[in-house]
Amino acid sequence: MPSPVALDLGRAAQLFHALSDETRLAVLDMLRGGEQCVCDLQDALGAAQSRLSFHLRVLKDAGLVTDRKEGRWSYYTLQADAFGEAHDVVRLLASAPKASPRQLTVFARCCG
Amino acid sequence: MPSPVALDLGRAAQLFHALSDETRLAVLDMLRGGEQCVCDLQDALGAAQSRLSFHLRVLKDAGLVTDRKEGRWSYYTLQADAFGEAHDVVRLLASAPKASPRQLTVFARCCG
DNA sequence: CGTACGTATCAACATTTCTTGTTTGACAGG
DNA sequence: CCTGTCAAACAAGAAATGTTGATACGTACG
Repeated sequence: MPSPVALDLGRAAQLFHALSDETRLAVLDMLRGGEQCVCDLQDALGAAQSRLSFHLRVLKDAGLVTDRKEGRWSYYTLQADAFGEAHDVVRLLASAPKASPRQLTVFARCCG
Repeated sequence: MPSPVALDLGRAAQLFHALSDETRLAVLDMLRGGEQCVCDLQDALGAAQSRLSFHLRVLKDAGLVTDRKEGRWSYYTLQADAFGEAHDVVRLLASAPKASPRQLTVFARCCG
């Protein structure tokens, strides 16, 4: 049984937050093609340097990418593990009920 | 080939944004147990009515839940389709490169 | 060395998102 | 009817997030 039984809300929120911005998603999409340096991303996305840097940091903090320095360039790469986590969370939420909570809602009074 | 080839950034951002908040994740987690009325969620999560209502709307706008009225109660349910979408996006991003973009980065000059 | 480049970081501002309290509308029961 | 309850919507403020321009730091190259 690979996927976690319980949900780490904080971690999940961090992951999804990192994924919740169009610029960042565009970056990730570009990185699918393999490692890229910041300047290429900058060109391709038409984003100001400082803006891109900001978003790259969010992605890195969430563990969705890693960076590597070479000379004066930084290269960023997708980090598959984090996508695995995100994947698991989505599947967990979508999946079968946990401990049956109240199946009796149909005729029961709703509250209190 | 089931999953989409291209990425709708706007839609993906909306989905992940809805998933990026602990309160909303907690709500979704509760709904795994089946349909729940707002008042039960309120009790269980200790969230003020108006706050919960706000988050439920975000989830609904993103298509992650649907609601149903019965008498004066509202019941919310998970909407599996949206989780499928989220799942696909994650898998797409994590998956094999799209059209090979520049495999030649290793010895090529980085930019320009 | 000194200068130019690539990138991260900072500070200030703009924008968005979240919270709290209040109001409103619909329905149910006395 | 009148009153109470459930829940959405609104309004105002608080907090977080994103943007922009400036600065700083390391590295390459003349």
